[in-house]
Amino acid sequence: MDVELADLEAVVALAEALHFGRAADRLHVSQPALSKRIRKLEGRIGGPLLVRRYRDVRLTEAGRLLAERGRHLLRESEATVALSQRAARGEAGRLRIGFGIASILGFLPDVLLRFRRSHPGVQLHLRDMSTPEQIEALAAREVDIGFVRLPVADDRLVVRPVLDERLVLAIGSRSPWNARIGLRSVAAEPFIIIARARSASFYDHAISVCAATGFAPRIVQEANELFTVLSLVGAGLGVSLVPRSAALMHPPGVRFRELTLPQAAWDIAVAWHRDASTVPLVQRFVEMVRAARPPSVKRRLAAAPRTRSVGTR
Amino acid sequence: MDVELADLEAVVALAEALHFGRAADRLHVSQPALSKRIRKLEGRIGGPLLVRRYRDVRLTEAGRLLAERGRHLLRESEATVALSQRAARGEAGRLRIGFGIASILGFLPDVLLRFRRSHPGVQLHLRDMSTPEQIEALAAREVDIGFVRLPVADDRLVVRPVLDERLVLAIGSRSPWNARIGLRSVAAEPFIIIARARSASFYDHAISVCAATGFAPRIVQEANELFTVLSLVGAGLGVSLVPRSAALMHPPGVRFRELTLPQAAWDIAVAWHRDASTVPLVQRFVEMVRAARPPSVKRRLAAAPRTRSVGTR
DNA sequence: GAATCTGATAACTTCCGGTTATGGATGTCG
DNA sequence: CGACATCCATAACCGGAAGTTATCAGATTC
Repeated sequence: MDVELADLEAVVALAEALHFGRAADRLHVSQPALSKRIRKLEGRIGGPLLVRRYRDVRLTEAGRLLAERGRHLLRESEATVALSQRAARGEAGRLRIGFGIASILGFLPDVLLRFRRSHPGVQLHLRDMSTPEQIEALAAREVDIGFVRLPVADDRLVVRPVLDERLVLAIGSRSPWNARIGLRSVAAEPFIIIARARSASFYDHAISVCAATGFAPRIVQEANELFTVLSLVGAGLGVSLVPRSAALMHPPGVRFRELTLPQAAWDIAVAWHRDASTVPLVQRFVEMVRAARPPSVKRRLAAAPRTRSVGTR
Repeated sequence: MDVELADLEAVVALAEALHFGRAADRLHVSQPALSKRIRKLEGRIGGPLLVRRYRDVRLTEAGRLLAERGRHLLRESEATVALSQRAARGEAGRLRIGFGIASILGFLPDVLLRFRRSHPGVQLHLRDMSTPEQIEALAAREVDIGFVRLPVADDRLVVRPVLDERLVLAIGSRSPWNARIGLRSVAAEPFIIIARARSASFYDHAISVCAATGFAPRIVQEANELFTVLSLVGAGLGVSLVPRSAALMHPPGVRFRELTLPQAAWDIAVAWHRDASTVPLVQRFVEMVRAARPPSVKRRLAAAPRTRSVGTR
């Protein structure tokens, strides 16, 4: 039907001026140009948009409706273009972020908060996914950024380590405690663990760390949230293996103990699609993640109040 | 900024095909034309809308947003044009109708119902106004159609009589009743009347009819609705003067009596602005009013069940 | 390296939408 | 009542935006 925004602008200007000469001025065209445009538009609409009489131009119903809704359409289209322009500058748009159980506890919330502040026009979509799921989703461009567990070998992706996460032992503070206590010494204790359905890779990793130490844990309880696991440990129901940054939650009645075992490593990296390296939003987000890379978690733990003294009783 | 609907169409087509050649086909233009259009548009947006690689065209965030909201805008604009076209054919739009207390009772509801059925796209705006208010509003084009009391002398308007309404006497059925009873014989009765605030012209008219008969009514009660007036009459609280078509409501316990007095006339006409004679909606509505002009109210009353026998006790 | 796919570029053309000049209908005013 | 003013329509003309066809160039496949 070939009605263009310029036509709507013409009708709107005319609806406001009700005068071809003045409306034409406002549109920065000559009066005959406006007349011709309107006449052509009237042909497409199939009837007059205005009745012209000497010193008395007024809208018909067709013209009134076109002007009324045209005004709205013009505003909308202008806003759309502006939005697209902001997106081109990396100030608007959508950023889909995958993350796993370990990254959520650490610095991610902080980074998200700061990114949202500095990019208020950007929608952040967060999806809780395992590392293999993230790799697939990144490759398929279903997410833009991932927080994956190393090692990752996929040459479609760019991967940059950001956090030296590890598994640590969590023990209730009523348990016997001394500097020498290790994973082997709690082999016989009841074991609490995150549910496998919640994070298969974490679950399997914890089991394999036990296996490397030479025992199979006696699992008495699974929980869907890390916070629940820690509460159960704090209540003295058993021991657990958790990501080191869980200590940042300062769960009452829980002590943490580093594992020397190399298998306890759980290094986190930020990853994105190779082709997305020039996408402004991805660049900006990754910059922010790497700039915000926290001081080593070990140091942060040392600076935190000692959890040991915060018993439940 | 000069982004046109054709540009949005191009982006939308490209977003769906993700292939310049096929998208160009869909738009019925050659591939270079589409490429040029997009390149130009990218200049206005200030960044790429698509990344082109061999056999792999995909949208950027700017492009995705433009296509997504563009789709919506295109639908809207198409609907707007369609609406305007229907308005040009008299199938859509707005019709503002003024009416007074007398016309609302008669055939107006019926006409409105039928008009709404035959013109489902037309919004009817009804405004309750006195005849002088209607004349002003019609002249100022604040309403499109009026139902006014004759005579009207205003050469800006076209006026066509549609209804020979009159005032009739309403008496409670318990009152003494015989064929000879007239307005003069109830001069001493308590008088109920529509509130002057509700319809000054009707009130004044009723008073002047009494004056012409040679008495001033002893008003004991005013009411804002005709229905209330009739209920009070039916309950035996007094007599009243009402428009003849009020009898069509068949209020219980009320009898009606024609007045021979010429001053009791209250002729209703449909009126519109002289310049609006060619407006499709006005034409159609007036046609329908005049075609639907009811058989004389007198005859309709005769056909109705006798109200006399429907007493309250 | 030949063939194919696909978007970009170049050269040319068409015609839409602009311009200026003027006409003609309808008021106003001396 | 005739001269003048207002204001939209029409006519004639013009330039450039956007289309066309032909061709190029990079990527990939075999």
